[in-house]
Amino acid sequence: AAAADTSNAAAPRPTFVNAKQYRRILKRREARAKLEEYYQRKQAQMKARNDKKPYMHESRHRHAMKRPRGPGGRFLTKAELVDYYKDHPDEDPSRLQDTMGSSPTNETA
Amino acid sequence: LEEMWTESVQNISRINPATENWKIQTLPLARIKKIMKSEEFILQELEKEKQQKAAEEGQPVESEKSGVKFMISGEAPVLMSKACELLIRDISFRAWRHTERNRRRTLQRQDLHAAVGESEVYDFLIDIVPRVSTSKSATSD
Amino acid sequence: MSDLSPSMDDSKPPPPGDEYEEIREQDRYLPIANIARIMKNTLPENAKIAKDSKETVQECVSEFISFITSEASDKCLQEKRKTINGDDLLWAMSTLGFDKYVEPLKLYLNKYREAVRGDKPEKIGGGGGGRASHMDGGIPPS
DNA sequence: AGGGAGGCCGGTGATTGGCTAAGAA
DNA sequence: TTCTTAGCCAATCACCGGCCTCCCT
Repeated sequence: AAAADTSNAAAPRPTFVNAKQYRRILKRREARAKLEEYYQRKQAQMKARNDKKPYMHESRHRHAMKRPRGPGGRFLTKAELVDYYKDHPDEDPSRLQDTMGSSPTNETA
Repeated sequence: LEEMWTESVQNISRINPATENWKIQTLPLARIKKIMKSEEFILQELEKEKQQKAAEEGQPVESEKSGVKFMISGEAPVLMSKACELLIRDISFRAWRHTERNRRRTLQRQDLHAAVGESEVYDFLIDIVPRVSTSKSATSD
Repeated sequence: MSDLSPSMDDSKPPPPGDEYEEIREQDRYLPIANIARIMKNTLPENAKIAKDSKETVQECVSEFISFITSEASDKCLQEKRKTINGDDLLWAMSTLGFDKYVEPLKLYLNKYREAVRGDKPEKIGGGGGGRASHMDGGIPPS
């Protein structure tokens, strides 16, 4: 007795669902359709949902691309980074700027 | 499967309200609240459209409240967060049984489809996760 | 330094004059890392999870939230209340057939309420320290 | 008087890609 | 067997939670 029809025109055979959820499922369908319409209006075209960006944030993408990686493609561990910066001192963020009268004091041991 | 649920209940039972750290391992409450509020946004858009349609047909624009804003109590996202966790655990576990049945080690989309299809509790996902094949039976709950 | 920005970022949404309500794409779903973590903790140690499985669960969770909230908000509207509380959500879940969820969550809710009650600085008699007022970014009145 | 919206702020964990073993097919 | 793909690593920064005040009931 727990069955109700939610089929739209596309379904040749009716689909039966939980009777407790039937009405709410229909309401949610309406709501989602409305939301999608809203998104299309907001994003102009949205290229029919096909322009899936591989990432969400440009800055985080650049960050990931810039980070030093080991031979296995992994991000370097802290220890590995120490060695890496020995060979690439220009990329060391800790000595990013010494334009002014930088005193070449030995850093914290 | 039942073990998973009893384990979840036991984990909740073990909580001591005084000492429990309520911020650990919870989904971001702010994000949950945003999703809940987006429901309200839909409601407003729907009603706006309804009023427009009524106005175009020359109907007397009987004034329902324009601002149908509802509010979300502070405890609601917390409760919802736990509910989501239970949902994820239940669906994942059900799906994993299908993964094992097919002798795989990677849980993939079709397993979720099968899991959702096996219980009518998840009928509400019918548009998100298309119904598995053409079959009716199997309500194993 | 000539590299500057590699490309002009056209992802700035310039409002054409129309009022823009904001619901961003990323706000529709919970963070995928959190979803994946919960799945991982549920499954056996050696289990792997396909990427689109995570994304699917992510969508399911968002639909779940909206599904429950929709039912609860209808009830509140009907009863002419403006605030959805925990009991409304539990009622909605029960109505929609999530019977297995209700009892554990009732327990959870009660524990949470107890914790909040206990955490709050009790209002003991007397007291009365004025709180310093501090406006945000605004400039204090001259 | 209670409690939620909304805004600001500071701390922080989600986001993120190259390589390769794991495993789907 | 061949070929697809998920886990692995951790630093930045968008976002979350915890405050505040204001407002409605």
